[in-house]
Order: sequence, then structure tokens, then C-alpha cells
Amino acid sequence: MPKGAKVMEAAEKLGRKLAKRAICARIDGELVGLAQSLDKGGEFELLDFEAEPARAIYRHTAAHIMAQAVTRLYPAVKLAIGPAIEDGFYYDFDVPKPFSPEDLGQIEKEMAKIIQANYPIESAIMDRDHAIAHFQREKETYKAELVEDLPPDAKVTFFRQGEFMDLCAGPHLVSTGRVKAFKLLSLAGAYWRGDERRPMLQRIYGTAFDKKSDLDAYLQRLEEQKRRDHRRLGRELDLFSTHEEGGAGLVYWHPKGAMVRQLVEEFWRNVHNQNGYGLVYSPHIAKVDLWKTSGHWQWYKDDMYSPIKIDEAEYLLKPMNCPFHILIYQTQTRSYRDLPLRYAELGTVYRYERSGALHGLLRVRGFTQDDAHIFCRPEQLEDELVRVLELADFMAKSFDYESYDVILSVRDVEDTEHYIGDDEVWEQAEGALVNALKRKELDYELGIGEAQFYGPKIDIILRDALGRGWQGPTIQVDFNLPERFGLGFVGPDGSVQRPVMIHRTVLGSMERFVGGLIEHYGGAFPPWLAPVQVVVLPIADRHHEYAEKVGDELRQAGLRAEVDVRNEKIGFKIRWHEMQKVPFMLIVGDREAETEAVSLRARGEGDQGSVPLGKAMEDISAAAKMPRFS
RNA sequence: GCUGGCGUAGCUCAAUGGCAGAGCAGCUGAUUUGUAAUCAGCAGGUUGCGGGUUCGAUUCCCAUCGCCAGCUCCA
Repeated sequence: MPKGAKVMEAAEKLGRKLAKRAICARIDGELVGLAQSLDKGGEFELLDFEAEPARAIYRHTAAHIMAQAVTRLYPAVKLAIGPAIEDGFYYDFDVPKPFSPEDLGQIEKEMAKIIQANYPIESAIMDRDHAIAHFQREKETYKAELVEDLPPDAKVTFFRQGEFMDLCAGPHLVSTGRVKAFKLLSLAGAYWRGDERRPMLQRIYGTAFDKKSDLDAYLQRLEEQKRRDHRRLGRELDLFSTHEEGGAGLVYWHPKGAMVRQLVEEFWRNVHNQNGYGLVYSPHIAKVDLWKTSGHWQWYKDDMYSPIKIDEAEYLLKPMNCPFHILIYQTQTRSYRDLPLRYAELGTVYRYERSGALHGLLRVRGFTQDDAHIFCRPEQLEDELVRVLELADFMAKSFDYESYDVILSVRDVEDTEHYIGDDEVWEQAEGALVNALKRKELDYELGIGEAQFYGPKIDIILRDALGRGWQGPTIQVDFNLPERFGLGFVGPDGSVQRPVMIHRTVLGSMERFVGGLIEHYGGAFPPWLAPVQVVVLPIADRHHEYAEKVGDELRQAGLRAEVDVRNEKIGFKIRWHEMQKVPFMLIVGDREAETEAVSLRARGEGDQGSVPLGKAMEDISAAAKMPRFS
């Protein structure tokens, strides 16, 4: 290709069809727009909508089109930022009057005009000072601030489409007409630069696809997410409720939801007993002094509830279980031979969550953590972390979470205010976590400044059936609490040494975990977790006796079975229990009663035909087995 | 906590300043049913709670509680 030729021309050379679908190119790893000139050679690759970076460019252009439309309709608007995000884009605006949902339709219409006009999108470069002056003149104070943060010698790029020009690093589509399918989805407030002390802007979320059918499929996926919403299923399947009278963020588990939770807990207990944990119970409140020793009073106060006065002493509701497990540790002189000591507890804690953060079962003010604290010698730390990672993996797989993402949260070394303990101790802790992850060959993202006040942590984000992420296991290394409580163990040489603590949960909390499970399974729990595993459906009144007998036998065999003797037709009952997501239905009429048989129906799969009762019970029992750790 | 939206029967939703309604669920009765909704009748409400404007408020205003979408924060 000649120097100065456009990327697009190079693309055409590769093929008409290819060029038509291309959004941008990657030259030596750098993304460039199709309208840009080729000023250097290198490895050349065309990207279409299938490629994530190209998709982001496409949606980013859609965000610009939205900003252009908003600027036309609301001339007083000030623009902030408008990036592409997972599945779409947003743009933040400062407008005198907030948008209403009805405004979105208007904006969409204006966007359609801009797309129709097919304005070419051209880039321009200005030096930093000119750019600042330009934005100050235009009263675009947010844009001016963005440019001011750039280094003094920076060249600032702009993109122009029609009358609209926006500060932007690019690249972009070649013209506005390239956006084929878009939709504005929602409105929200958002702080400028995510800082709650700064102005609240109006954010519009939208999404864009290069095919109408893909947009429709995406919108259908949103519908599917709504159908699986645990708050909706929680009501429809009679699993749990919350009550205005009782207070926000506090959960009431109904018998069926409680059964699911109980099964999760039973499984959890089995696994922990098998894995060398001692299961403990601890109180819900403790004196303020204990929380002063642990540091919670100083470092975690904003998340804790006000003290309760009992006999002149002040007590606090626990936000964490760790100090209690430490007290248990301290009841004996521990030998190096005793370690590691692992205490596990389904411990109910209470934390103050800001009212706007509350959300169904996923964000609540009282919840039960599947907590454990491992006290070990420093040289045991890495092995223990590996064991926890293995346990976490087993737990995830047992609930059909096929994959997960790992985040290593470390302290921000600049921020000395939010963390206790010396640098050396932090480095040691962070190093142990990194080594454990390496040994399990787990890739991870780094979360700087995301650590707990007492130590760094690994967070595991479970990917559900729809590919969404759920906060699951977390593993924290802590050298600080053992120090604060003066914990010790007697070493082989008779000297007293300091143990290390691991705080960990492998599910998260019962509330959040079960909430996630409801959505993951869409309410259709696998047989071992289903609150009702089998329902017996008699055809007519004369079959009730046999149906009850079948129900009794099922229950005798340890299955959770119900008999539906309502005066309804069989079709009604089948529909009802299908919607209640019961895994198995046994239909009994004259034919079955005569031959000690049942007509088996499996959830979602329909009629499986007539089966002898004994065989049906065996099959159902086999399908309903709780997973075991091996 | 902040911004915006919302709160009407158990659930889903109508009624825009003038007698609060429907479907499903519930109850009663009829029907005795063979693989995703049998029919009929009955009952169900201080319109979240408190104040105000008005002859009159589900509707307009203020406050409060709760919910929703985000922001911030997090198991």
C-alpha cells in the first residue's frame, strides 16, 4: 500500500465483503479507524463486530450520536463522558432538568435522523491549551477539566460528525450511518467521576448492534433476566419475603426457601466436616472493647450498628465473626502441632448498608456468612490457601457454576489511612496469595485499593448460566488480627510464635448465594436442592388413597414429596407444578393403581411413560443425591 | 446516602380532581377429570403511612417509610 492511503483502501484490497463488515483495524496492536491514513506498516488485521474492541468502537460511536441528539434537543446541556461498556454504552450529561423516560423516545428519533444523514466522522487535533480555551468558551466545563488533566504537551483529538464535535481519543466508525440497530435502555443519576461529593449528572444507557436481529436477541436476554430475577421467583415460588414493617434489608425465609438454604447448609457442613474444619457457634453481640481490640470499632465503625446497653456495658451487633473465633483459639495454649486449626461457622452478621444499596437477597443488612478462620503457622499459609482454593472450586462446581473469575485485591500503597499493619506484613500476605494462585494456575485481575482493612484478599466471581458474575468465595490473609489479640502458639523450640489467620468464605453468604442460585437455575433447582422433589397427582377422587400411599412411600424413602388432591383436572395440576418447577411428577389413575405403577413426568421433558413404583423411586432417589466431596 | 421513577385487592395491572375496576390467586358449589389453565357464584380496598390545598384527592403539594434503575459501597 502507498503511504498516506486510508485504512479503508487497504481493507478493500483484502476483499469487498470483508471491508464492508470491518469496523476498525489493528495495526501492530494499535486500533485505528477505517478513515485514518496508513502512516506506518506492520501487522494488519481487520476487526468486525464480532471482535470485542471493534464492538466497543461501534457502541462508542452510538454514544456520540446520542450526545449529538441530546445536544440538538437540549442546547443547554453540558457533556461529560460517554464510553462503551459491556453490552452497550452510556453518556453522562449535565442538564438543568433531569430527563424523563418519555424523553428517550424523542432522543431515539433524533438519533435515527443523525444516522439517516450519514455524517462522515472526521478527526481533528488541537493542542492542549487551545482545547481548554475552546471548551471554556463553549461552557463545556467537564470537557475542559478532562483536558486539563492531560500532560501540558498533549495533543488532543476531536471527532466531528455534522455540526457536533466531541473530545475523544477515538477511533470511531467512518460515518454515523454505520450504526444499524440501537436502543436507549434506561436513565440514572451518576456522580461526575464517580465521586459522591461532585455533581450528580444524568446518565442515559443504551446499546447498539450491527444487526437488528442481534439487538432483538439481546433485548430478549434482558427479558430472560427479568424472568429469572430472584425477587420475582422468590415470590412466585414462595421462597422468601421482606417486609416494610420489619425493616429494609432483612430477609424472611419461607418454608420452601428455607429448605433450599437448609440443604445448602447441610451440604456445606458435610464438606467442612470432611475437610478438617471444626464447626462452631458464636454469639451475635459482644462488648465494645472486643471490637476495639479487633480494630473494627476504629476501622469498620461506619458499617456497624449503634451500641446496645446491657448492665452499664455497651455491646455491638457483630459485623464479622473473626474476633469470636479468636476468643475460641485463645482458650488453650496452642502448640505448633495443633496447627492449622480451622474454625467454621454459619455466622449471622449485621452490617449497615446504605438504603440505596439494598437489593433483594443480594445486598441485605443481616446475613449469614459461611465463614471460617484458619489459624496456621506462617510456613503453612500457602498450602492452606491452596486447600481453600480447591474447596472453593469444588463448591462452585457442585452448584453447576462451570467457570469463575478471580480478583486479587491488594491495598493501595499510597493510601495509608484505611489499612492497619506494616508494609512488610502486607507484602508477605500479598505474596502468599499470589503464590497460591500460581500453584493452582489461576489467572487473576488485580484490584488495587480493594483490600480489607486488615489484609489483602482473593475474590472469586462465579459465572452463572447467563454468563453473569456473582460475588462468591473470598479468601483473606491476615497477619494483623493475630498481632492485635496477641495470639501465639508454642513452637518446637518452646518459644511462643505468632500464627497467621486466613478469613475465608466459599459461598459468600446464604442470602447472596441462594439469591444467585435462584437466578442461575431460573428457579428450577436440581433435584437435590428442590424444596419439593416429587409431587403425586391423582387423576380423580377415587385415586386419592393410592396417591397418598405413593406419597408416604416416597417420604419413607427420604424424598420430599407432596400429593396434590385438589379438585382440578390433571392438565391444571401439571401446569401448576411445572410452573412451580417441581422436578418430578407422578400421575396416578386407574391403570397405575391396579399395577402398583406411576406415570412419570420429568420437569421440562414431559411424559416419560408408566413405570413400576419401585423403579420410579429408585430413579428419583438416584437423581436427587446430594453431591459429596471426594 | 445521592439522582430519577414508582407505591391502588395476595399477585399483575386499570381508573388524571367527581360513586375505585379487571384478570389470576382465595372461598363456596357444580363437575370426577389421563399429561401445561373445567364452569358458575361469592368475597376481597381507610389507594404505603402522616399532614396540607380543595366543596371534593388514588389523582395536586409537603414530609416519611418502602420498592425499582443507577451512582457510591459490598458477603
